[in-house]
Amino acid sequence: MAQIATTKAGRAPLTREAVIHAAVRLVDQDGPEALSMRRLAADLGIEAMSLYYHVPNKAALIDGVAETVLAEMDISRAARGTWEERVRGLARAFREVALAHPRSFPLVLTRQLGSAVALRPIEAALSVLRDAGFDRATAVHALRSFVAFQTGSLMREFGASPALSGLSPSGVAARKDELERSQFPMVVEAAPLLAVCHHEREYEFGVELLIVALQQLRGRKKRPLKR
Amino acid sequence: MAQIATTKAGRAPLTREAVIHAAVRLVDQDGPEALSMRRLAADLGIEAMSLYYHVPNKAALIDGVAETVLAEMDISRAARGTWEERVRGLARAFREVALAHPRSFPLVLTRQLGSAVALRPIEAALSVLRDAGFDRATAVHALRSFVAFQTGSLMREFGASPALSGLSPSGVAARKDELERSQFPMVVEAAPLLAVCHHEREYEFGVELLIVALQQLRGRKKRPLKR
DNA sequence: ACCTGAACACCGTTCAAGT
DNA sequence: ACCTGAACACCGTTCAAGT
Repeated sequence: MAQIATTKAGRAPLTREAVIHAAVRLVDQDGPEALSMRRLAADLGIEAMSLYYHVPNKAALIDGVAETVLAEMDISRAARGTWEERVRGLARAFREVALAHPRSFPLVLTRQLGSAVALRPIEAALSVLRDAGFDRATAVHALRSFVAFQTGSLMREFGASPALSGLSPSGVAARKDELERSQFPMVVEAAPLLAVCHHEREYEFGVELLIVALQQLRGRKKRPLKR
Repeated sequence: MAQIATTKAGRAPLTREAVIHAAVRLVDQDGPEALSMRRLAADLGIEAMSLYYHVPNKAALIDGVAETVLAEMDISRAARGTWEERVRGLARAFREVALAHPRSFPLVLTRQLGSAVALRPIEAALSVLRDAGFDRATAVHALRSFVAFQTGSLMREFGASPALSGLSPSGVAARKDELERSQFPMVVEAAPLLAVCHHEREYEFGVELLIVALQQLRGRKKRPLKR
């Protein structure tokens, strides 16, 4: 009878996709620092060296994880509505992938992805901005500003967190003693606000800031941003 | 004759500061991936285990590197001028530290720093925004948007580069074959622009966007950002 | 075609011990 | 007070070899 080829061990032979999906599961569960060739191989019931048959090295494996996660982004949310609504839709779609993969998402943010899966959201964003009436160059600059803002925001929220921000409650409110505080009156004044970070609200605040700025840009039509 | 105490090896005993400075030099020269306890010890002419007398573990060492680099930021550039000029001054001061330490700066961007050295630029930024007339909450939100944008921008420029952007010349212009391109007409149209990224200009473009948005916010005085 | 064993050159960290 | 040797439990990767 016709049957899928099996290995001596009695399981279907591995594919690149199966390897990468196992890696996504591993990182989603235990974080990026837990991803090692040896641990991943153990999860798959093979030896570490066998992975090199399916993947050239660890870097390529990580790129595969990042691409698999990013591929889940729901681009369709940028399809309808005013250009402002479409921009918000894209921004939220990006953050929702992050929420679905909080442990893996830092890999999306720190890898330079060149494949089609990375081009898809770029295509969507450029469509929105061009439809809004921005010229090619402005659309690209605006896109890069959005990407930078989103990258920084989601890094703060999900991973390798950026400096100068998201000071945890223990960070400012509790940990600093009074003497040190007196050196930073503004920080002391804002301490209760700095101590908590409502990530979704901060994200949406920033997105609205950028949208307001683009509305201004559009108003001034041909005139460039003042230096 | 009075003399500084020396070790059997004939050098002055190490301090935490000397260890961290050596680490900064190491990372500035060979990048963060080259920083290992064993390599750093070798640079210092001691054994790896001796480092643990001065520093509790590698994470603390890296935090020390990040803080040392960030401490170089020239806050004084936010002291004079209109609030817009002061915001630009701070943004440039931050990027200039990055330019001075291109290999080390990703560590500043990916570590959560809680010490006074991290509070100094926050204090400066809050001063500018409060002087500009923003209330406490708005100042904190605006600061977080700026930090997110700067983090993402400088990650793209100097390190672990974010997805969806900075597609290198080889990334879009050259590497994609024609067939794949036709799936992404906007990307094809903008390919020459996507292929190059003038980091300083992109950074300043984004800073101006955020400033324009804040000017709008100030104009609408008491009215909140529309959702 | 797919997988493995042995080996190489690394890691961070602990701990008891040296001076 | 400051440093070390030996050891433990890991890494990624190569390469010749197995089925």
